[in-house]
Amino acid sequence: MSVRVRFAPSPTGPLHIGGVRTALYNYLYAKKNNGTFILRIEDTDQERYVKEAENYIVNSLRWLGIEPDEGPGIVERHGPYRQSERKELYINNIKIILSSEKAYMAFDTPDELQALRKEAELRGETFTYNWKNRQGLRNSLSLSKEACESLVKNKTPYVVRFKTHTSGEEENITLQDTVRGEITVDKSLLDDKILLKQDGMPTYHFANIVDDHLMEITHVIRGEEWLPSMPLHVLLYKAFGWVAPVFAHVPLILKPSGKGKLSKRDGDALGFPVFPLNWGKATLGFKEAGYIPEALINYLALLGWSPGGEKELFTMDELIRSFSLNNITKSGGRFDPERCKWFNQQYAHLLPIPELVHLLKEVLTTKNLNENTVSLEVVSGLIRNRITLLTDLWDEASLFFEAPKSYDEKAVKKQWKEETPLILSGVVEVLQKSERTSADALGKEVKEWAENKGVRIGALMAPLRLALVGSMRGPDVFEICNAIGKKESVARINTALTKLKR
RNA sequence: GGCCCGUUCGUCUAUCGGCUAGGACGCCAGGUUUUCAUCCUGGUAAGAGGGGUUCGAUUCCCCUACGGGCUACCA
Repeated sequence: MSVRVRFAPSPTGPLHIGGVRTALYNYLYAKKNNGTFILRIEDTDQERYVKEAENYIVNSLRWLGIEPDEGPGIVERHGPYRQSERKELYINNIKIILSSEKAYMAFDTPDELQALRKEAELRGETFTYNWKNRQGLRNSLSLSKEACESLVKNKTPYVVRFKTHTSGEEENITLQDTVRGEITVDKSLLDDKILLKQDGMPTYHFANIVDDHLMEITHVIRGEEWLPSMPLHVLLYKAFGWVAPVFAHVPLILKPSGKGKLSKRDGDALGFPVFPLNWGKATLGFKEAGYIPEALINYLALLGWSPGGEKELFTMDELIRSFSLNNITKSGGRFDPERCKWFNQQYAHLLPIPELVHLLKEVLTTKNLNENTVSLEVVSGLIRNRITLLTDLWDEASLFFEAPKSYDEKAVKKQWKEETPLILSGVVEVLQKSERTSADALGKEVKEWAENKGVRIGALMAPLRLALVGSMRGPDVFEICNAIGKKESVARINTALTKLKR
């Protein structure tokens, strides 16, 4: 049987980084096994539904290179892929499970249940709707058949609940999880979960198992937050006589520091993104923050999974090749923005020059600086190893396109000496006469001149950089001279000479 | 509170009974770059605690502590 996995987010907002990783693991597992990766939209909650969320999810996955093989508007072999469009399927199956008496109708109102919960709480207990008390509540088990029928006829709202446990049955059930091994749970402690809500929509649990079955899902790879509902799901499969898929619960992504799982607030507070793409104006995405999708994927893959060995950098293909459910970590991992950035830096340094040229062109357009004679290829080559985030591009490249607007005061104080103007004037002369077209040759020429004149090279380099860049940073000075051209170099030095008179 | 899951350097992780506990991020030091960054070299730093089992436990079992998740007509 071929592997079929699914990523099933709820469109309630932007896709969280934890969701991204779950999607990634599903994708990797599918590709590794020549299987199918399915996107299913779990929109059964009308209250929390957010219209733009589905699009956001699709766009995010596309940006990251996690393309579904099946999904809404993609390939719809087992469609529809939105749960809101599958109502009929759920109703049919509700009828089946109701007639098999493994589920029942319950007429208790939310208010009534709320009151019972409060009451229990006062006694220091927890109210659980289950085998112990369902005979005393208002449902098709406790009420007579006639009473039930008349309630239904009168359009009394009801929910359908699952008969999780019945006295006399074996209490312990053991579950198999690929990540965690065997888990034993006392099912008499569980509650009779609602399968169908008053509004006629299924709950997550019910829709989930019906869809996974109908879509022939073989492996359920999902977040650890679902581990507690695994017994319910397994019991539901059993109630229908369906074969349950293999389960793998992956650990959660935790805050960089402090308690709990990673949230949007952590990103805001510490200044890093938590979502792939911008969400509205207020929420920064990894893309817009200058991250490279392959880098994010690489980082995320290794947060909660490890192929062993000492390799850190993996392409998607390499991840696919080495992926296995068996070496997913058991414990939750903290999101480490520094490490994430490091991955991005590694990928940035590997960017092909034409791609950098392209990015550079885009920035130049926004700055209205398209008209210039500087070679973008040369600039790209010079700044590539200086970039961590793509947003650093302009910080590194601007000096090639814009003359310094100001000069680093501290550096001027330290480097701009009395003899500096004389030295730089000499350099200007050398530059003007020079026929050299390589940075190396130019550098050699200037240095030779300095030596002949008895000028210390140390007294030359720093002021020259200051004059050209405005601060003590950036690529090799002669590379800069060469890239911006003779004319511009001379102009910048002369500007500095007039502005920095002392 | 109840139920479930987890616990190796500050962080992400390797180890599947033999360990001088390996790698990566970070941090520190040195080198290259007459700048800054990159890069290179080195250093720092760990199996929660207590009981077992065993010739030997980071590895297996139990208890405790701590962390996480769930406990909705949300997913």
